Amino acid sequence: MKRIAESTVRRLSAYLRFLEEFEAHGHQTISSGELAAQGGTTSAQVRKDLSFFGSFGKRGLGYSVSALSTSLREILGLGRQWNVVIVGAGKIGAALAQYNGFRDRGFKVVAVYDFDPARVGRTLDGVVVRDQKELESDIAKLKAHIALIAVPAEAAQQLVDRVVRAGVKAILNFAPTPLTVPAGVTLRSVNMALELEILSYALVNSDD
Amino acid sequence: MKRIAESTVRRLSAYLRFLEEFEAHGHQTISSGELAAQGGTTSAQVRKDLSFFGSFGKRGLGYSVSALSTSLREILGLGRQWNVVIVGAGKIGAALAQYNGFRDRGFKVVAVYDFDPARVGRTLDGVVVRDQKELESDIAKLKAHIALIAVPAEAAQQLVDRVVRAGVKAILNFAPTPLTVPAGVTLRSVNMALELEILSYALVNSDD
DNA sequence: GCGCTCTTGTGAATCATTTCACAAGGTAAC
DNA sequence: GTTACCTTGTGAAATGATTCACAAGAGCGC
Ligand SMILES: NC(=O)c1ccc[n+]([C@@H]2O[C@H](COP(=O)([O-])OP(=O)(O)OC[C@H]3O[C@@H](n4cnc5c(N)ncnc54)[C@H](O)[C@@H]3O)[C@@H](O)[C@H]2O)c1
Ligand SMILES: NC(=O)c1ccc[n+]([C@@H]2O[C@H](COP(=O)([O-])OP(=O)(O)OC[C@H]3O[C@@H](n4cnc5c(N)ncnc54)[C@H](O)[C@@H]3O)[C@@H](O)[C@H]2O)c1
Repeated sequence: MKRIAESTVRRLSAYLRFLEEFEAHGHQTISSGELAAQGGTTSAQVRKDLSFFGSFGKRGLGYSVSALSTSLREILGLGRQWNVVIVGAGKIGAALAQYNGFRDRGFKVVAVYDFDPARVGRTLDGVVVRDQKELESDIAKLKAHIALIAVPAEAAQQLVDRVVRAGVKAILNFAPTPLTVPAGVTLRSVNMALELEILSYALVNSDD
Repeated sequence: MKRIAESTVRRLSAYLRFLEEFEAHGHQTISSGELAAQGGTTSAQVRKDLSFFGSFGKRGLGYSVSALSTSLREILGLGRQWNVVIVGAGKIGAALAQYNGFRDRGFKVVAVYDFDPARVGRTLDGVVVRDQKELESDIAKLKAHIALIAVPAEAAQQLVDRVVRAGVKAILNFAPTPLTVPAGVTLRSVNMALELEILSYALVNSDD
């Protein structure tokens, strides 16, 4: 299949969220226009996005909310549980470990790691913080699919290398530093300081 | 001036980070190629990005590390201190309040708000959690420029409306819900569950 | 079955971003 | 000053994403 743009995947994810809301409100069908209004996009964009994956609607009527939800979950790979490990049990790692928003969408935090003896052994929302020495053996045992990197920037690459060697194929990095992964592994980064800098740019250029 | 693409601003921000590292290593000049290698882009992209704002290099030689840093800081509006308020002193709000990565880059957390009496009055890294009732009066008093929204999704829009009414022109939202702001206000969102869903999509489509 | 209305699915057109390619300008050695 | 060598800055080309516009279906009432 043709490569799909990341912007399209983002929007599919957003559509799914709205569909779930619509379903909760008891609606049966929805048009591309209604879906678009919610997500701040256009009906043509919605239809184009979906058309990459097939044809899900009925002309004249729209989309079945439940059928389209199911299809989107399938496309996005959300019909299953993904096991997530968090590396770094500091401020952000702990917040992530206790975040319900992940579990609710099929991402289960199966382990949290740190190397600080003061943190190892503590429990975060039912998950015990383990020693990072056990990272490699655990990842195989726990069948972890995704790793969240929440350690200081200096340690990030080395821990990425370790989780990759242990077989993890998808990584979400929170350290503000560029990282490299081998082909076949997907790496995404959330860089909050960068987000603030974009806001800073917007503030000083709001006059044009 | 012509509108600049967000992707360009992101990269400028990344260039600045590398320049600072280069400066720390004692380098005086840098070429577009060296700058590109660090950021995973191309030399042509670097030069094009910079060309939107002027001409900063010397042909045959490259860019002065310190002069380009200064120019980029100017362009991005980082030559000054931005005052930040955090709304919501829960898990993620507290992590953000204690995050040094902001202060280091000129973003100063001047206040944190919550409505839970159990949290109001506590101190997070030197900043006292205040009652959200004082939001409007404080924002003017503290000259807050940027607000971080770290409350549950249901409360997010209402708090965005309040900080906007109080004069904030830039917002970074962490609640996983779409929000609207009036023209003239910049809103960005960090949606971690969405990032995981993009990873999920990558995992199930890694074979093409 | 027919006509009316509605909405999809999709090529084509437009708009945006990235990459190419090279003239112009600068350094440095001799 | 001249030559050899680099690297920038930038139009033009290529690629990528979004928007347009409309034919093709599908439901519904009569
Ligand atoms: N706190 C935030 O709100 C925030 C926001 C954005 C980004 N970040 C980034 O997230 C990362 C963590 O930030 P934080 O604020 O949670 O810091 P923190 O100091 O609270 O936590 C870091 C944790 O990583 C652990 N650690 C360090 N090296 C390790 C190793 N080699 N193996 C295992 N564990 C190790 C430390 O023991 C500590 O518990 C940093 O890169 C930071 O820049 C933090
Ligand atoms: N914890 C995470 O790692 C994480 C990650 C991504 C996104 N988020 C999002 O960030 C938001 C906060 O998450 P959290 O995990 O910190 O939750 P939390 O429950 O720990 O914190 C929410 C805080 O907001 C406060 N609050 C609620 N309504 C308020 C109001 N009207 N005025 C002022 N304060 C109010 C609560 O008292 C609480 O202290 C949520 O929208 C969540 O989806 C959290």
